[in-house]
Parts: sequence; C-alpha cells; structure tokens
Amino acid sequence: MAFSIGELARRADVKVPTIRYYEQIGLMPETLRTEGQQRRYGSAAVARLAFIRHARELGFDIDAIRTLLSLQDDPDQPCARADEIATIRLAEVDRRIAGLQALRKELKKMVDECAQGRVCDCQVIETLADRTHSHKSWKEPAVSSRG
Amino acid sequence: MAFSIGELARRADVKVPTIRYYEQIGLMPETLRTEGQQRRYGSAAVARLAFIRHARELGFDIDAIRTLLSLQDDPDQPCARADEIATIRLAEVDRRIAGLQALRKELKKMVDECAQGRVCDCQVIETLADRTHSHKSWKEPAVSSRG
DNA sequence: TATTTTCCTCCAGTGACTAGAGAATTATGA
DNA sequence: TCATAATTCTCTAGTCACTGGAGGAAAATA
Repeated sequence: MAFSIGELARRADVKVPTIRYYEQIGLMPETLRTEGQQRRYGSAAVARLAFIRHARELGFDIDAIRTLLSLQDDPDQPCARADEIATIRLAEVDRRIAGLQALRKELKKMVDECAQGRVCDCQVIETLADRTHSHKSWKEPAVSSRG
Repeated sequence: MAFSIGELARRADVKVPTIRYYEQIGLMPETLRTEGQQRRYGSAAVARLAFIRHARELGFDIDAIRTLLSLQDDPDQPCARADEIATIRLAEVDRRIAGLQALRKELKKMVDECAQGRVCDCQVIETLADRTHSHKSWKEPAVSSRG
C-alpha cells in the first residue's frame, strides 16, 4: 500500500517522467516521500492516473482534464460541465474524422495514380504542387512518432 | 513580380512568421532583399509555399516535406521514394481514422448516457474512471486549438 | 513631410511530454 | 554486512511546428 513511482508507472501504464510532470503541473497531487525523498503512492494514485491517462487517450487536453478531475473531487455538483466538455470534444472528433477521410481519399488517389516512373510525371508531387486544389480551413495536428 | 512577405503570406495563405520560420529551417530558400533588408518574392515562392502548405495539410511532417521538395527540385529521379512516403502516410491515416472512430463511439456513449444529474452518477466521469476499460496502445496527438 | 503600415531581428513561449547528466537512495544477492 | 545493481532524485534542455512580443527600421500612403 506504499509503492514507488516505477511501480505506479507500471500499474497505470504511464511513463515515470510523465508522472513527475503531472505532479509538477498540478494534475497529480504531491505525495508522501521516504526519508530519502523518494515518492511513495497508494491505490488512489493509480486510479487518478488511470483517469488522466484514459482522458488523454480520448483526446482531452490537460485543461479539460483539470476540470474533469475537480468535478470528480467534488461529486455533489451537477454534471452539466462534464457533459459540456465531452460534447465539445465529440464535435471536435467528428470534424477530425471528416478531415482525415478527405485526406485519406487524396492520399489514396496519389498513391494509386503514381505510375512509378520519373518524378516529373509523379502524381504524388503533382498533387502536392497543384494550387488549384481546394484548401479547407481544417488542419491536422502534428503527428508524434512513437515506438 | 517582386512582392513582400505579407503579400506572399496572403497569396499562399500562410502566416508571415511561419514563412520566416520555413526559411530558417531551410524549407524555403533565402530570397532577394531590398536595400533595407526586406524580403522580396516571386511567383516561384508562392508555388513552393503552397506545396509546403498542402503537404502539411495532408499531415506530412517537415522531414517528409523536405524529401518531397528535394524530389521536386530534381525531377529526373525515380519517384519510388515519394510514393513510399505517401504510402506510409496513408497507412498512418488509416490507423488514425480507426482510432478516432473508436474514440468517437466512446464519447458518444458517454454523452448519451449522461443523465444530467449529479456528478456522482455522471457517466462521463464514470467512464473515465473505469479502469477495466481496455487500453489500446494507440494514442491521439494533442489538439491545437485554433480560431 | 508626416503618419501609418509593414517589415526586420531576436528571443521566449506553447503543449505534453521526453531525454540526459550526475548524484543519491533502495533493493538484492553473497 | 557489504558490494553491487537497479531505481530514484532534481535540474536542465530538447522535441515539433509554429506563434507572439519587443523594439526599432523601412516602405507606402495622405
């Protein structure tokens, strides 16, 4: 019932530096320390961290999670605010899916039509260079490559 | 046929500091300057910037775009490399769409089932707190809020 | 000419981590 | 009990692709 940051990391499936980062920005509370200043956690920390992780997976940003956590910490409030956050996020996800599907179509066309010849006739390059293409205001966020 | 950075920004629909940033990282070449050191561009710059912008919209990262641009600059090479980049990106997009659709389903369920009561019975909070939920390895990148 | 607009460089900040240095602490095996 | 190995500590800096501001100079307009 008092385990290390590494153990917490394993149990909640979150990296160790990420836990320290969450503590630093106030998402995770400061916790007990050993005499040697090492952090020790209990099961509540696992639950909270799992909550955060899950919310991150669902694409909520830290600020939204902060609100969600404060709601969870004070469970007698009406949940309209939590619902609102989730609803906003849902609309965002819908927009994103639509954008990605348009993107997919274009990429597919590019790849399919590439004649595997010289660059001068390459459809991939052609398509990208085509300024007559309709520009949507939608923008995809950067992709973080992870192993 | 020699316009300012602001005009280029308008023509390619890219912000002014972004153009300077692209020059700094070598995506856009250094360009002519006036006596007073102000940048001047021609139509080639518009085309190149539009190419970059379009590629970014399609979710290519800067490194991929660098490769694509070097291919475009040297159009006698085989286009297998460009095709490969686009193919990799297509697979990535497919994965992303699948992930977002799972996410969407979960969010929808959360919102639909929220009884608009107290937080203690809120489905949104419940779902997020539920550690029995199956954790996928897929992770959505952070959302940049833009106006 | 006077004013306004646009431009310049440089530096710092964003979000959500991730990685590394260098030292201290804890756990394990003989 | 001690040596060693694994883990942890703090602190700093780096990632990506920009974005914004300060303070000043140049260009465009009235």
